[in-house]
Amino acid sequence: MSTFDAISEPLDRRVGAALGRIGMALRNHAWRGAEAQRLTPTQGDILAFLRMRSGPQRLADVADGLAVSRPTACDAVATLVRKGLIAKEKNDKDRRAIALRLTVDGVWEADRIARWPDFLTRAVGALSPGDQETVYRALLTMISALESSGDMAGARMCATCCHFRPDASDDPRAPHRCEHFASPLGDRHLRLDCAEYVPAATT
Amino acid sequence: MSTFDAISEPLDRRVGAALGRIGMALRNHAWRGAEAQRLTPTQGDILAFLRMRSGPQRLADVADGLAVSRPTACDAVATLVRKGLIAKEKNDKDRRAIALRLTVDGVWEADRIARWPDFLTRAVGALSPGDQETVYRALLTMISALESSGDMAGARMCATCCHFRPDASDDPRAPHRCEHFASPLGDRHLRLDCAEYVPAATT
DNA sequence: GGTATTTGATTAGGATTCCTAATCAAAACC
DNA sequence: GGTTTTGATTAGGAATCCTAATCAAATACC
Repeated sequence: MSTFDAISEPLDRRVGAALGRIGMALRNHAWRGAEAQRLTPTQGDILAFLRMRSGPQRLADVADGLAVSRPTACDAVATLVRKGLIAKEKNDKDRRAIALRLTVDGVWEADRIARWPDFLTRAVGALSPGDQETVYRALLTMISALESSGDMAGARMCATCCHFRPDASDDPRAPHRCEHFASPLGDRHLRLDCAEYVPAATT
Repeated sequence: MSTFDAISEPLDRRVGAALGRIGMALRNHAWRGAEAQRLTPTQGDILAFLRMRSGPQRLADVADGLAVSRPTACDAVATLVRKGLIAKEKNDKDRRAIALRLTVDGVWEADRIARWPDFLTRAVGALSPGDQETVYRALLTMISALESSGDMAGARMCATCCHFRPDASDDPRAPHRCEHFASPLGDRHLRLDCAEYVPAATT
């Protein structure tokens, strides 16, 4: 027992503060790179989002995925269309809706900026592999909690996917199982945003 | 060994993505609360920053602490002055500089918004105490790495404080020591932004 | 001392981000 | 058919963010 147990802020609060600090660095870094990248943070996020999803997306999907309002997404999309990185198609079953798709240039740009936040990857590299795994699992747990509390939307995680079978494998290093890939998987393989995601029935 | 070891993105990258996702939720949450709080995210950050530091701060300190440009800090500060939450005093030794200080109302507001991001604290609460400690230590390590790589500034962490003596205590639960508080402390007590911070000589 | 450079803060200018509220058209409902 | 809901956009405005230029005070230099 140390003096600090009495005078410290609660640990959960300090973890939150540390996360906030890293978020600040991320947002700022994105702005600093905006000129070099010719893409502002939100625009980059949209490209990354479309790159991750396989098929064309509606505007509402993008807005929800980035957790911004529809109008905000709308004009960032308009800018990207003007830059020729996104195409707006109108061929859904619903003629009100639009279908957003990356152009060839857009795919190229999305892949380029995916390599951009290496500064953070390097910082993560300062952790031991074991810590990385613990942190990863913890972050997924937190994201899951944020999703159930309604503070985050659009994650396509194993935890809520119909293909996922927790603890269905004998391999101690990969105790779960994904039916889609027909393979065992471990905590370190759990996905945050899987292209093959299909939501499980929410009984 | 699972199929996923071959097809997964590297773990460090995915940790980065997960952190980005949480940062996104944080920024967004701050905007959502802006109307109710009467404070935009940057304004709230400035109040929190001034609350944390003991004495009056210059504009450049604020800008660096928030990792934004001087002009950005300048007009957010101007807005806060207009709202009566900050006072601009001019009594430094340097008459070019300003001394920013919270007003009584500002202190009250700062304390109020400090309780605001409870949604994140709750998500952290979904982790076991042991995981919280591991995550906390890992985040501090990452922030330290970001600081040495020049991607973040202004942290006042134990690691670089002249009062800090790593592994100088016999208590296994609190193996380090802080000379300022004359007390042993453990990893879970390490501070991200300590009011008593004094940078160690950087020999 | 007197000029020249540096430094702290601000202003100027402009693009982007972000919100809510109001619109408009297509779809769905009754 | 008529009403309501829904997807996207427009309108309007405040805040965030940048770089470049400006101004005044402090410092450096001769």
